[in-house]
Amino acid sequence: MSNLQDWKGARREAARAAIVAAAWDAVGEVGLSGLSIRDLAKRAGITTPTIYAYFSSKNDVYDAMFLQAAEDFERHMTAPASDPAPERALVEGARRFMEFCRADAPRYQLLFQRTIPGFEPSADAYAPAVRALEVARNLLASVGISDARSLDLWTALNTGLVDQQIANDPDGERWSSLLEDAVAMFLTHVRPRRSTTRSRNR
Amino acid sequence: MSNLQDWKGARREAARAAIVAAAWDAVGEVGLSGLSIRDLAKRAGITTPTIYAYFSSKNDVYDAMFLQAAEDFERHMTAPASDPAPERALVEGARRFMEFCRADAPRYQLLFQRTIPGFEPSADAYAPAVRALEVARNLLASVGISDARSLDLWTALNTGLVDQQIANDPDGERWSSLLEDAVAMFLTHVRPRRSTTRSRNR
DNA sequence: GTCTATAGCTGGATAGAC
DNA sequence: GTCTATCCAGCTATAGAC
Repeated sequence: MSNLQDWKGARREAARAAIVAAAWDAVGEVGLSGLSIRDLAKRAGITTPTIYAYFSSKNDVYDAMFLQAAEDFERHMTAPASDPAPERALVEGARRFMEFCRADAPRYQLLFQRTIPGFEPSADAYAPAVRALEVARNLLASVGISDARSLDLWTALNTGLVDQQIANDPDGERWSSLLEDAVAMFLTHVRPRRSTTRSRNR
Repeated sequence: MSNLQDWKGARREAARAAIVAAAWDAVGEVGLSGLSIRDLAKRAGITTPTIYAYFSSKNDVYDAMFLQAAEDFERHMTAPASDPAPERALVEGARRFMEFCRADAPRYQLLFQRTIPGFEPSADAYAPAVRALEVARNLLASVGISDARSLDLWTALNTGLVDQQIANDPDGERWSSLLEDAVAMFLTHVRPRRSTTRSRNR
């Protein structure tokens, strides 16, 4: 019996995933806030009421998109670093963030800019994004930075570079090429000096 | 005759301004992309067709809002600095940018985030914003920074702080309190060392 | 210029047959 | 679960009287 329920649940999840995939197609063309249920149904090859068999509302569709985006984000950011040296891993983390955001502008808008009136992601959908921020915290800790202000400065620096890149030079490298330089600037500023006494920052 | 035309033109501009003012009221409540001509007319105390006596389309209303916002931005950023010391003026410029953006979230969204599908500001509306960027360029030049990469890093740092502040702590000071620190970080990193020979950077 | 009235459409969401 | 058919609200924009 459990098998049957699993099977039905999997079918349902597959159908939901197909609709969400069509939704990403749609927002890629008409913009994030231009998503409409009718158009979505057409793209998914079904009819309007069928959408409501899988989602309770349009915002529920947005929420499923948010969840998927947040899971992708977590996966993207938690992949093992290619270089074990902490400083290089930090640069790689910043670059990964840039690349993830640039790869899909509507996804970036949904995840990081709050721009759809009336939509707030559910706690479940939000959770993976929170876990991904933990990655940044750990990366910074590995280079000796653990205070909250420095973490905030780090996120500001990263989102600023991404924001300018996407808004003003979506197909170039004008800001992404500054990334290495920006990380160096950040590290020089916030990293505790190599202390003479071993007990510092303990 | 010219007097009559001026008078009529002024009347027309006043009527347009009143509609734009009502539009700012509206977007403050329903969100930038939630603006509707009907609601706007109601708020302005007129009827729908009258809107079209002053604006050719909904995007034309957005364009007038953009122009006004860009003019306000230019005024806000070009006001004389309270402290003539270049470093202090730079910090003040950054703080002005933060305060201007925080003061009105929909205005920030319209001016700096491109989030309304199908709307692009006209060149006329955009011009004041470009002139305001010149202020940043001049401020940086006054502390000896004139390369394009540093200017880009400066804008990224500023927008990043603002973005995080608005998105994640709209009523607090979590990122705006980092501003002074961030400027110090930036200056240490990009400012040419005080050279022993006077001819450097000449 | 401003109104009433409405065209013409598209939106989210649902009823009920199958 | 999926469909046809549809409700009803909202939208942008316009026609035409005054």
